[in-house]
Amino acid sequence: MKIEHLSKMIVEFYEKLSSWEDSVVRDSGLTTSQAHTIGIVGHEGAIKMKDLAEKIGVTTGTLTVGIDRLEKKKLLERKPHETDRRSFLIELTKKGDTYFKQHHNFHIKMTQEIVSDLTQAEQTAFANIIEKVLKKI
Amino acid sequence: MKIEHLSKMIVEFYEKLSSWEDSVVRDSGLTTSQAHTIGIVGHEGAIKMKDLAEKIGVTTGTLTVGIDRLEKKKLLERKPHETDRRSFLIELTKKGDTYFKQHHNFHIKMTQEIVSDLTQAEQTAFANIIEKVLKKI
DNA sequence: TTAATTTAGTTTGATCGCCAAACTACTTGG
DNA sequence: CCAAGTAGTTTGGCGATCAAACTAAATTAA
Repeated sequence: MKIEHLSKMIVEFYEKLSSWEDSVVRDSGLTTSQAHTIGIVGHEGAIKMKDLAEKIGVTTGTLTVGIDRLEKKKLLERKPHETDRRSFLIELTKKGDTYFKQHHNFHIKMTQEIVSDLTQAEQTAFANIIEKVLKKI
Repeated sequence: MKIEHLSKMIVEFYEKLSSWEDSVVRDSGLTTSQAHTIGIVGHEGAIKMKDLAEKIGVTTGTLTVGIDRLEKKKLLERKPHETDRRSFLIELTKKGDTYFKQHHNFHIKMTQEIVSDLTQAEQTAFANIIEKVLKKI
């Protein structure tokens, strides 16, 4: 197995997914950053600003303005933290949850598209290999 | 094969690559957008603004300012087009080419890391499956 | 050939994403 | 109770991006 070839495949695959995701997100009226935030909150459920910023990989300053915008769009909201008055819990609104579910559906559709030419055996092998890779990295 | 599971694997794999690439690029002192531009010019060789903008997926207006910045950093340069005086060819400088080669090396290293726990047979299967997928999408 | 149209690239004004650093309000540990 | 630490906000600055208006050059049509 030539590593160069495998590298090329992975990079091309990555770039294809990237432009796919980008165009779908843009069409939905959000930025990729906003969709990413919705995605994390959707997966995690109620989450503190601090933890969310860490998950996304931005500073809390950056997150503050990002959450401001998403709140203005009624996609999520700040809820006061029960025991720590400095803190907020970020939660999806109904609208945000709908967006999240739609985007999840898109991923399923995309996956179906991706594997549609693979045999059942290849699909299983693909999943198993990626799973193994993910454990490593 | 449950498509949900495969979708989850692909998404997680994508996100892992994404944050990996991002952190490496940031450490190098460029933005991801700049690194992407360098990558394309490195692969394509001399290329017109118009075509480059299309490849990247931005407007020519966006590209103009992006190329201004990369030119200021001495990573690439505008060369006059031989036959069309409206047009420019964008080319990497020596410094830009060095960056490009380093980044290519990073991809190789990353790939080695990714597949390091896979058997030879799995590595080959992985490459073949992605190749098949890429032909489809 | 001249005039009209199209094309390549630039400029401008606006919004968003991002960081670092200063700041406010609250919590915690001594 | 007070000093130190923590959660989140604000601000100033830069980069990415778009749409739309603009310039200069090439192409097409008359």
